[in-house]
Amino acid sequence: MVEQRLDTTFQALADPTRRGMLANLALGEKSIGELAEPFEMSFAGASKHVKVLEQAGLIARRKQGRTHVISLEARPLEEAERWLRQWEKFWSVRLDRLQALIESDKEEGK
Amino acid sequence: MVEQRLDTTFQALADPTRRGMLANLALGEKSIGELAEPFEMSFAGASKHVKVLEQAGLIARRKQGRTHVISLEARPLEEAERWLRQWEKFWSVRLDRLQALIESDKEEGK
DNA sequence: GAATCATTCAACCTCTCGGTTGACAATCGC
DNA sequence: GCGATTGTCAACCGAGAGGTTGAATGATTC
Repeated sequence: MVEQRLDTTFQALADPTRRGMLANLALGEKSIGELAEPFEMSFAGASKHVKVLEQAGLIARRKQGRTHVISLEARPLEEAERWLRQWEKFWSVRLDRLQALIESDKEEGK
Repeated sequence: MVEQRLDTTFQALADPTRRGMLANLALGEKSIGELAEPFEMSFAGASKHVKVLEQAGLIARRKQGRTHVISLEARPLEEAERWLRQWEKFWSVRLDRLQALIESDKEEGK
């Protein structure tokens, strides 16, 4: 269950255009057109990216007249971060070991 | 630069088989065959996944006789986590707002 | 009601992905 | 040296990604 959510979340985050859109949305709500503009991309192209983000639950869409207003929905990111944080202890141990190595080299150098 | 690294890192993490392999490697070094086994997958298939992880810098490979010994190299994960952590304040605000909403509902219920 | 604007949909293209199979290369045990 | 083991490589396959274009839909404006 959670596994599959991670699939779609990480998949959505793997594209720089989509990460850019998220960054843009962090500054406030945007229309599809506004999201497309910085990337010199067709409307339809942007629309597809937005759909991917939507299906990953990373954004919410609200229709306002003829424009769609997109807003950030960061909750799934939290899940991804929790997953990544599992590894924190692992890599911190690694860095400690590296540090120790450096120290012992210094000792030898004396 | 960092952007492209995030691409390959997130891309590598988007596949459950590869996340499984990483989890397995957290328990200790493994050969390609040992990594393939839980997934009932051909050697060649596993070999490809390992290659993806290797190019993302998430693992290291050491040849020992005819077997390749794979070990975890978690550093790029740290970068991804840092990226995700940017959003932390954003979703925590959201949750606060939700909490506030719940509280105000309680008040009304009185 | 016609023209315009914001967006989606459908069709298409090219590339990449995840997987397989079969042939090859290196190493090990005997 | 021979056969088994461990792995890679190349070729292929079907499905999906990321992009385009052109037509269709639904408000908005005049």
